[in-house]
Amino acid sequence: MLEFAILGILHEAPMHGYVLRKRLHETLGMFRTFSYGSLYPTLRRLLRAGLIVEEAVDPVTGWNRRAKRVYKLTAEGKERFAELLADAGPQTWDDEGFGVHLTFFSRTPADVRMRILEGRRRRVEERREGLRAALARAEEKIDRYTRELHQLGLEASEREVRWLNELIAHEQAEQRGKET
Amino acid sequence: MLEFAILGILHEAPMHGYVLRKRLHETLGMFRTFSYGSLYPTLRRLLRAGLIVEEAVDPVTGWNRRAKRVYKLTAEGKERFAELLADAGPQTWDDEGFGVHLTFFSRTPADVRMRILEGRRRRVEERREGLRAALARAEEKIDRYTRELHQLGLEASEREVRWLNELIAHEQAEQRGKET
DNA sequence: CTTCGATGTATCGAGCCGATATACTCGGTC
DNA sequence: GACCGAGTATATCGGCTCGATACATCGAAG
Repeated sequence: MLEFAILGILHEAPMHGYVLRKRLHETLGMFRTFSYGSLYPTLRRLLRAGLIVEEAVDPVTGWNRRAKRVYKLTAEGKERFAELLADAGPQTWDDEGFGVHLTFFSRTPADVRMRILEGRRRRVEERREGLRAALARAEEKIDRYTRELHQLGLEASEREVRWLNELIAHEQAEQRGKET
Repeated sequence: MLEFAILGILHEAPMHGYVLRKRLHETLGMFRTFSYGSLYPTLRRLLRAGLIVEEAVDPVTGWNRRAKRVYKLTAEGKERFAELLADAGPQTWDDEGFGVHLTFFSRTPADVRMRILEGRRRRVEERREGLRAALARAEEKIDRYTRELHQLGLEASEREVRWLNELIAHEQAEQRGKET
């Protein structure tokens, strides 16, 4: 997840970890936030894997022990990002994963976009059915608060399914447009 | 989170880890699920802390190395649960935490309920404003898909704020009813 | 009589978080 | 010219959680 996001953002330009985190926050902040406690370890993992390199490390001035590093995408990194873009696995169907992947949707191949949207729809439909079942099953027994929350969740699921249907229809129309 | 949920469920009856996980899933499944990979380590932590005890460990039959354990709440465990119930910190405002806490709302003191609902409202309002700002800021620049998702999220936030307002009003009415 | 699904306990590696520590730089202010 | 707060920047630590995996029993269906 974080690896995918880092690789995606670094396509813009090489940057400091700090700036990267800010861009991450600006771009994905509404779906997901990442802390430094995961960012820096992940950057080192990507370095080891050769997906990014350190460029223009500022010399250590005085007795400052921490050099300022600029991270830059490598060819392997771009390749890896393309692979991740083409992946429509289950991690792209949950709330956060879907949000993050959707952020890079304009760079995602049309067929993968479709598989992600359909996977997400299946996921949300399952949740919707689960909530319907829970509401039908209980009626009397369960807590008033829980029932209210289930009701709210059910409406949200129904709306999202409608939203997804529209998006999917739109994608299909676009596909047909290109074919002719 | 898991500690809170375990303690809450174990109020029903002592049970096996396996059964506990099932009850957890039935009760909270719509907001949050927990894997065995977190359940068993957490149970051992609670054992060490004296919040639960092993009761009626089935004898190891044959060359079965794994005994069946029944976990039971202790007085300290009940106390701890009461403490957690009375906590209205930020972890009760996010999606999952709110869902879990709401599950035990009928056992939560009225003033704590109110603080949780208000905290949650503040949280959702912040998200709503963030989404509004994002939609206003961009309009042209940002990705079509992101904009659509922001729009969906904005509507969901608005609905949830309304939902919370109704719940809060209801709680207040109930309070006034009891006072007189 | 075997296989399959449910019951049941458990570990491992890895990702991620929140809190915390450490420094430098630049603008303003007293 | 000393001081301070906010922003820039890197980094670690302990702890929680997940998904995958492994092991083992038991009843029922075939």
